[in-house]
Amino acid sequence: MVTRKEVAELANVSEATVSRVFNGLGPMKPATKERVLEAANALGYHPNAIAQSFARRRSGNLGVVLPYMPKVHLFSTYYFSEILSGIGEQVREMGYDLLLSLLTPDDELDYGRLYRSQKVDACIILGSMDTPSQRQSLLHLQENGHPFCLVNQRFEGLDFLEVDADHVEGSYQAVRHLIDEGNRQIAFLNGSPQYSNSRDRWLGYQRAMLEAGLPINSELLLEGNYSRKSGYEAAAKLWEMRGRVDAVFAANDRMAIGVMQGLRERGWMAGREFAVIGCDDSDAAKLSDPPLSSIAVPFFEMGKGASRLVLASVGQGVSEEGQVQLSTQLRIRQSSIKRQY
Amino acid sequence: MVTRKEVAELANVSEATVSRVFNGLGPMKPATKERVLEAANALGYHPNAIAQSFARRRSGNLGVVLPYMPKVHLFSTYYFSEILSGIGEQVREMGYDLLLSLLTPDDELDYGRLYRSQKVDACIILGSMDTPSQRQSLLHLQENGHPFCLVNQRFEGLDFLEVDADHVEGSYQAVRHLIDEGNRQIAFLNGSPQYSNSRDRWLGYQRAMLEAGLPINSELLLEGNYSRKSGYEAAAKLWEMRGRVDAVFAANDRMAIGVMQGLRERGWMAGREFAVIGCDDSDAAKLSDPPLSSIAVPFFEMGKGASRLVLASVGQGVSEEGQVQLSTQLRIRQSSIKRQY
DNA sequence: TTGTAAGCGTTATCAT
DNA sequence: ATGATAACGCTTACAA
Repeated sequence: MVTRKEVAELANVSEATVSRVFNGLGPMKPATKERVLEAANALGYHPNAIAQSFARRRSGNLGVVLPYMPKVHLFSTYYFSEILSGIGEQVREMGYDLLLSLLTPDDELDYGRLYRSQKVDACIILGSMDTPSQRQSLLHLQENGHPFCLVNQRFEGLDFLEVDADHVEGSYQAVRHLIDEGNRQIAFLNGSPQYSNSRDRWLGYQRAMLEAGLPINSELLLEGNYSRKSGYEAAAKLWEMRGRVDAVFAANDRMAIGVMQGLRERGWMAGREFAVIGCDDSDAAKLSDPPLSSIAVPFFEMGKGASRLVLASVGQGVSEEGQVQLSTQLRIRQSSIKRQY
Repeated sequence: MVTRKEVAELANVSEATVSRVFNGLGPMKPATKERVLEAANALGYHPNAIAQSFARRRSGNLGVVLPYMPKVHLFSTYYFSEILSGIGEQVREMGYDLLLSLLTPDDELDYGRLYRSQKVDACIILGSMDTPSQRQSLLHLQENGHPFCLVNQRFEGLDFLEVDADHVEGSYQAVRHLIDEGNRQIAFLNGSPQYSNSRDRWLGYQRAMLEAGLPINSELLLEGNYSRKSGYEAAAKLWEMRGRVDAVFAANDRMAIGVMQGLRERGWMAGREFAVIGCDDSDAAKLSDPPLSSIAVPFFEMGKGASRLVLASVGQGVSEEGQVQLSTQLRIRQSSIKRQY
């Protein structure tokens, strides 16, 4: 390995000068700089990032914490994929590297490992839920001065860095759209209320229904776990209620597709006997038959924003507001438009 | 930050002894160990990973290099997602961390950055193509002693670490299945021949056709870029050839779904007027309508295998054969079974 | 069984 | 504008 020392010797300068050249510091005679650069080039010198981290007491790594999800190959979901891509783009612009951390059930409580080992300067935490134990863990991080940012999750009453989407408005628009299309009995297949976005969607649903003078019927409220299977199972319940339900709003696309598949097996087709709209506007929405209407959530941008935010808090880049909310968008396709066939 | 020094003082031992305790080295009086552990605990000591890397001259990081793909949000594909999950699982078992590197067009040539900066001990390179310039880059890495492993790509004539799937056999089985179902004129929508798996599939296709005494008709060979759109476009060509084609084998699921969508718009339904089979057995295969027959490729296991292989080459774990090939599996669903409706 | 001390390749501070 | 040098927190001979 070529070290600074060798470069210094070849260039006939001190090691400190070599450092200054590579860090662009201090005033410097152009000729000296030139000599150093030439020497470095001749020797094939590249600064050792580990040594730099060691001396700077900064790793230059941004941690990305991914939740433990049993039986799910984590990255296989549009959600995480998009966010991760966004993080990647931002991070590289800021000269940081990405350190991935896949949680196991054991270290659920122990978000701190990466920080304590100093492998990361800050983290982005994905897929966190609002449970007492997670609140506790995050509070600990905050108390210990470990900077982090949450994506797509808010913790009411706590002051964390958060990048979220406007799920209330998105949900409102989805339900509003279904109502505009002439539906009155609108089922809502939501996710766990431990996700703030589920609670937000529920608010949006209520707002749209009430605004249209429609009743909130608790029979029409179902809960799934974001899997296609849970949507498929919900279809069975919806089928039981046929005659008392004419549309479904699902909290993600996979469940919406599961619903469509389940009802199709019983002869009901989305866009004909009933209307369906999902959330995320994932690839699957375009792949499904009929194409699925959906609420587009800017996951990619959310990943970028979270990176910017949390790195700013560590002194990189310009600082911003601690809580960010991006807007969603309604994408109408065939599944929510009832046509005559 | 609590350092080893403080622990040593509190435990009344030398710093070296503290290190030995934490690295489980050398013989040691249990009482001493006990005292050190207690002191560490009392102070909340955790070894500094950066300092360890620095002293060991090993980062403890495995780099994952992802290709540059314009206009594609990289992780949004089943392919990369699965492999990455597999890598993650293996890496954590071996106490390594994962450093992600998203290539830009500029550093296409410069695979070496991560190594030179010493941020990683080895890399897994995903999505590489067999072009002269990439061969060159990889050869350079090898010459410079930078360990790496390729996934799902072979470079004939070169001796790299590679974990691949048996695409010849997978393709053979797919086409064989189509033939068994009574199809004779089988179109093949392949990917770029710069991917070894495309060449492999082509071999499997030929083998199945020849074995069944069927002609290889070059008109039936199409090339796409793995996007749904390219499948959709291929559908137009296939439609032109109607009467001279009764089945399609596509090199991935997304293209297969694009084909189904394109032909459905013209009134042809997969599993009725024609048969379709894809590759990857991604989620989309189950989400599509009709469900898509596909060749399952063990991407997750391939990621695990590549991690094991390349870390072994760096002296972690037990070493293995340099070239690994895992088997694929035929998954028959409705799209390839023509039924009477 | 434990201590001593020489690295490791930088950064950053203080001189000059 | 440049050089000397003390950290930085650990690993790892070597000594005792």
